[in-house]
Parts: sequence; structure tokens; C-alpha cells
Amino acid sequence: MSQDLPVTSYALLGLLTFGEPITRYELKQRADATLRFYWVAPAMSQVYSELDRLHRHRLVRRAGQGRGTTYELTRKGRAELERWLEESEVGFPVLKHPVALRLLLGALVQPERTEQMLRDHLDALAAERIALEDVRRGLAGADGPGETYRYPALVADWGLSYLGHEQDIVKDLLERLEAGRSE
Amino acid sequence: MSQDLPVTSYALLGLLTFGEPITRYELKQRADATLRFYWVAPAMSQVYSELDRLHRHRLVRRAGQGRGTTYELTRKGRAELERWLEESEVGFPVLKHPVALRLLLGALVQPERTEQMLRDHLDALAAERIALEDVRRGLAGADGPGETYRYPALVADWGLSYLGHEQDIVKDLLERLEAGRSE
DNA sequence: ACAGCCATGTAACTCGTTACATGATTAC
DNA sequence: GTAATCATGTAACGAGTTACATGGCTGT
Repeated sequence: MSQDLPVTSYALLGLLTFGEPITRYELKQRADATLRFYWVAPAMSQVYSELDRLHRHRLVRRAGQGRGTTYELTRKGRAELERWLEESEVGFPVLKHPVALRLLLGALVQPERTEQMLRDHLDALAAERIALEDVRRGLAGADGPGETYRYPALVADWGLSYLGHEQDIVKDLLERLEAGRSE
Repeated sequence: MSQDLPVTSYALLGLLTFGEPITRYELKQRADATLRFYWVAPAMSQVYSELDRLHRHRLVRRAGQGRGTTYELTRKGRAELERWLEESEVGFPVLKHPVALRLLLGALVQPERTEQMLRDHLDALAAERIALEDVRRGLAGADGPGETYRYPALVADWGLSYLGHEQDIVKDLLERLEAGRSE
């Protein structure tokens, strides 16, 4: 492999390392349930095209045909995933935060609008947190050192801590806005 | 305007609301200095094409020609930006976090590799924080309620708090990894 | 029977990037 | 003079999305 694939390819390949061979549809669900918290939730059509590419590169193997075809890593796929983890550059996280972007432009709208947006964001954060707590619970029991879900559990804890802190920040911002408004 | 433009268009339009008319080159620098912390740092070529589009829609006005042409909001541009802030859906933040993605796959590499990655990430976070602290200092003095940089200052504080918390989480993860390894 | 989900696939489009190309201005 | 930075622009590409289309399976 002379050139790296896009990161999302490796992310999907990585999801295949947990458990049994799965269908593309199931892989999409797994991505929606886990990957979306710290990477992306790829469109269904992208799951199809990415798996086609991974198959062309012999990094995954199909089993069965037609409806219910499952996919699993090949030995080459695992080796390539390990190589990528070892050799490729990691890169800094990218955050696309529409709420922060709109807060930046708060001067253009009524203060109440901005405050309402932050309150709505608090609701969304609470919902997101519940979803991630569900994921975290599903990992419990096999999350100790050396166990299957150790690393996924660490990532989930990371996400939960992030969401909790985000809630704290937004509450604090709301207070500062309200305090400034009544001056 | 029957259809929303991409969010990045509004982001760039929004950056034009602060201060005097600027060139596209300066707009790119402004984006690199501020927008990148919570949205994206668009490529130079995208700044050109986005401003072309904004100009086609009469949302920005050019002044001068050739080298040094500056851009500023039109009245229509400001109205459209306000409309977008009021009417469009906000959407949940998207985080693309290569470090978390690799931590998920920690089982595939030597533990020392993962720990080194987290230490490198701590360094990167410290550097990012210094850069954002510079930005924050530049806003001080006009960041009170009702002042020009009030909202940008709130966003910068948000970012600083986020980075600080991220540092704490990563330190904690490192300790958990090291503790688990010596069992 | 019918609704809803499961499941698979294609086509068109666009956002955004990288690579390429050019030349003016400034600092040393 | 020459290197670095300022500044402007085009072309090709690719990742990822939305929209479209089809049909099997399952529960009521």
C-alpha cells in the first residue's frame, strides 16, 4: 500500500475488528452507534462504496452473496490497519461547532435568541449523553485491562466527560449572558 | 434567498462583520486565526470561490480592483446573515477526532505507542491553547457587554475551557493506561 | 393486506482540498 | 540580488452527501 486511504476507510476497517463478520447494513448501524461520537456517521451509500474499495484492495473478505453478505477483515486488512496506526500522521481534532459559530455573531440577533439557542443546545447535549451512556453500558463487563472492550470503553468515557464539560460551559455562558443583559 | 448557502459561506460573511473592509488574503488570515478553533480553516482557493459566490448573490461588495481589492458586507448581505441566524437549523457539533479513533483501536498496537500518541496530543493541545490565548488577549479591552468583541470573547473563553478540559481528560486517560499496564 | 423496517444499490452533485501557475512587494 | 512573504487565480480531483429506485421480510 503505497498511499494511505482516507481516514474514514480505516475507521470502518477498524469497526470490523470487533466481533463477528457483519453486513454493510449492520456496519452502518455500528458506525451510527459509536463512530459518530468522535468521527462521523457515514451515509449508507458511503459504507457501500468504501467497502467496495476495501474489497478491491483485498483488505476485507465477503462471505455469502446477495442479501445478507457479510464482511470481515483479511489478514492483509489487519496488517494494513496496523501499519496505518503505526506510520501515519495523527493530526489534530477538527471541531465543527455551529453553536459556537452563531454565538460569535451574537451581536446580530436579539440576546434572547442566543440564550434560547444555548438552552436548546443543552437539551441536545443531554440527549447525546444518554445515547452515549447506553453505549457505555453495553461495553461494561468486558472493559478491564486486556479485555475486548477496554479501549472502546476508554473512548466512551472520554466522550462522556467531554459532553459533561460542554454542558458546564454552556450553563456558564448562559449565566454570563443573562448577567450582562441586566446591567 | 430561497435556499441556504453552505454554513462556511455564512461563516466567512460573518467574519466580514468585524471591522473594516478587507482583502481575501486578509480574510483567509482572519479565518485561520479564529474560525479554525470551532469551524474550519478554509483553503485559500475556497475563500476565493466563496467570495465569488457571495458577490454573485450581492451579499458582498468589492472596492477597488486588482491587487488589494477589498470586500465588505452589503446591506443585503447583513440582512441575509441575520435571516440565516434566525431561521436556519443549528445542528449538533461534529467532532473529527483522530486521537480518539486511534485509541479505540488501541488493542492493535503496542501500549507504549498509544501512550506516546496521547503525550504527543498533550503537546499539541498546549500549543493550540497558547495560540488561542493570543487571540483572547487581542480581544481584551472591548469584550464587555455591549462592546465589539463581547461575543468573540465568549467564544474564545469557550474554546480555552474546552482545551483545558481536553488536557485533563488526556492526562487521566494516560494514567489509566499506565495503571492498567502494570497489573 | 399493509405499514414499517431491513437491505441493497446507482447517479448526480457539491464542498473543499491539493496542485499548479504567476507575479508584486518587502526585508535583508 | 534574492529569499520570503504577499497576493491572486485556475484546474483537477475526491470525499461524502442527497435523491432516487427497488424489493424482501416481519408484525399486526
